[in-house]
Amino acid sequence: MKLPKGKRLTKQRKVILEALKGVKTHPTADEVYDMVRKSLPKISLGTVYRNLDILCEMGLIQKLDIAGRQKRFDGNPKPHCHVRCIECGRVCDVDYEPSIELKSKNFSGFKVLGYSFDFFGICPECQLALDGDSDM
Amino acid sequence: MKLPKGKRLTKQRKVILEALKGVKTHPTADEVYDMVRKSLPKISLGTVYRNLDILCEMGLIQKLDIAGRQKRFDGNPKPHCHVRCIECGRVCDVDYEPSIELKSKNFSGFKVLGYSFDFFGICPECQLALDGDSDM
DNA sequence: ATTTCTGCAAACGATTTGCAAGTAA
DNA sequence: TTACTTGCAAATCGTTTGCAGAAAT
Repeated sequence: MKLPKGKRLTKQRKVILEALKGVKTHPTADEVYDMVRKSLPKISLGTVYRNLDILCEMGLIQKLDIAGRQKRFDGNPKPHCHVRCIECGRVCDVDYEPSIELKSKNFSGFKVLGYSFDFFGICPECQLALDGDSDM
Repeated sequence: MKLPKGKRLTKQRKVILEALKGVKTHPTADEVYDMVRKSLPKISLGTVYRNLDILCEMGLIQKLDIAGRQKRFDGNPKPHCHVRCIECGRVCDVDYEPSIELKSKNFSGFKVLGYSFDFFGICPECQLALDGDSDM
């Protein structure tokens, strides 16, 4: 792994990156904290936040700009679409590639750098839970 | 204006709605607070937050699920695309209608209810400011 | 009259930060 | 050996909430 100048490869940083790469979910910072505490019980939540930001700057992971109070992190830094459960907040990858035709659109003078296209709905688990509720 | 049962039309609620309808920007709660304090100097920020949520429930406005620390509010409740400036956070409407073909896509078992499609980039003002910086 | 609503202030949850001690390079 | 990092705790930021008085129905 090549590091930017002045950045060090600490045990904490390595464990956080491996935890995120080893999972297909899109955990929040405190979920990452719980994951890495198994191997680094003394790590602090502040360190997790700091390293998640640094790994984003390094382009190894991404912070998702998706609804919900807590930010979520994705071990895959390549832009792609997600679905978010409006009940539990769970985020999953989606096999969908939007076809964007930007010609002759009014962008109010903005220099457009990219886009985010995300779906929302109810995840399988919450569908079951909601169905169960309506039976009672 | 028809109100849901148990909801009252207070002066504060009316002024907040008119402020948001009368503007093409997408202000944050505290920007709305500043706007309405001109006519209601004693209004509290808590009241602004409460009424913005209620106006959302009533379907008269919408809360934008767009990046940035603060939520933004839109006097137009109809779903539509936005551009967001990554420098200053400003949000503008975009004349763009995505063509979504959802057939045979993998949504991980989610019941999909909708989507949000937003662009990001640099607004005209921040382009000028950044150009100015690079000249110095 | 009865409920909803308001202003105020305190509480809250997520994230950031200052600092002294620890550690990678 | 020196600059970056850590753990800890306090601070900050945006938003929510409890409550007693005020206002809409």
